[in-house]
Amino acid sequence: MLELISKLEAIKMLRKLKISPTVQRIEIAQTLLSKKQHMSAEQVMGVVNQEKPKVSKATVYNTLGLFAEKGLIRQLVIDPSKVFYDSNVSNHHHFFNVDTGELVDIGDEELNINQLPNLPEGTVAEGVDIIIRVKSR
Amino acid sequence: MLELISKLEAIKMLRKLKISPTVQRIEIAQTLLSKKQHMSAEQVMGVVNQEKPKVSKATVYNTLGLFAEKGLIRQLVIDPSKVFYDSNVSNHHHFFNVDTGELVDIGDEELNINQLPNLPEGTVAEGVDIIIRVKSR
DNA sequence: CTGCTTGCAAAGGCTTTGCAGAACA
DNA sequence: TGTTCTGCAAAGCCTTTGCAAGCAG
Repeated sequence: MLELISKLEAIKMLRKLKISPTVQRIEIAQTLLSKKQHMSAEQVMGVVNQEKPKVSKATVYNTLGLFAEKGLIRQLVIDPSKVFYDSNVSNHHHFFNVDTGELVDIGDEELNINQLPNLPEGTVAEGVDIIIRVKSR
Repeated sequence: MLELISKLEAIKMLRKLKISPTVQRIEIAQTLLSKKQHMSAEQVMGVVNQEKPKVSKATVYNTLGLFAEKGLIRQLVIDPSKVFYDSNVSNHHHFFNVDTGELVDIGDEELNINQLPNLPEGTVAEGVDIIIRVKSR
């Protein structure tokens, strides 16, 4: 069984980002933020409502979108229909196994873009997404 | 007006990858491969059928998928609903301006991952996708 | 000829939205 | 009591598919 963070911890994290902590948001936060992991909206849906219906599909989508927008989680786009939400928002990148669909973190020490290329005129960096696609040997 | 590659050049490129050169595929190849560029399926659709209907939507999608699969072009996934096809298949990465939706190449000399991190056990690298999100200042 | 390709429209998967009721401050 | 959220179902968007007709080799 997964060790969840407490309700109070979840509430604290939400408040810190000025997200009002409703029952549903707390549920989702507890599920997703309990450890560093990547989950799809569908997976969140499944886990949250495992025992009994707690959060509707619309709310799961809207909440994940809200969390990502507020910077509580990070959205990872692997493929048009493979979107994951990463509870680890620190600077890191990913391996994606195209055969298994597995998503694995690349350690910050292992791959770190410390010198960005020259950005296009009149722009500032917002984020660097690196996905290394691998396949099973 | 865009300078297109000739029909014969297009056919040669298709044959090289064992893609049988039908009228529609030649149209799309001429449109997309005439220069290094990024186009969405919708854009390809628009350009190809600018004057008169030449290729159906289904065929545009299927053909782009085929080309990508054969390695004639490269699929770039920016966002769940922002897929582009890149006529430049050489090793390079991209800036994506989240404000303008603009996609710009990063020169190979500017950003080159020459040392991959240690791959997960039992996997081999398939591709490295780097997208640096920027916003207008 | 025989299989591959196309186009149309319908189906699909995932996500967002409109809106009424519920919860919150 | 006014505002914010939720849930449901419907709508939306992009893409794929089924199938009959049309081509390529």
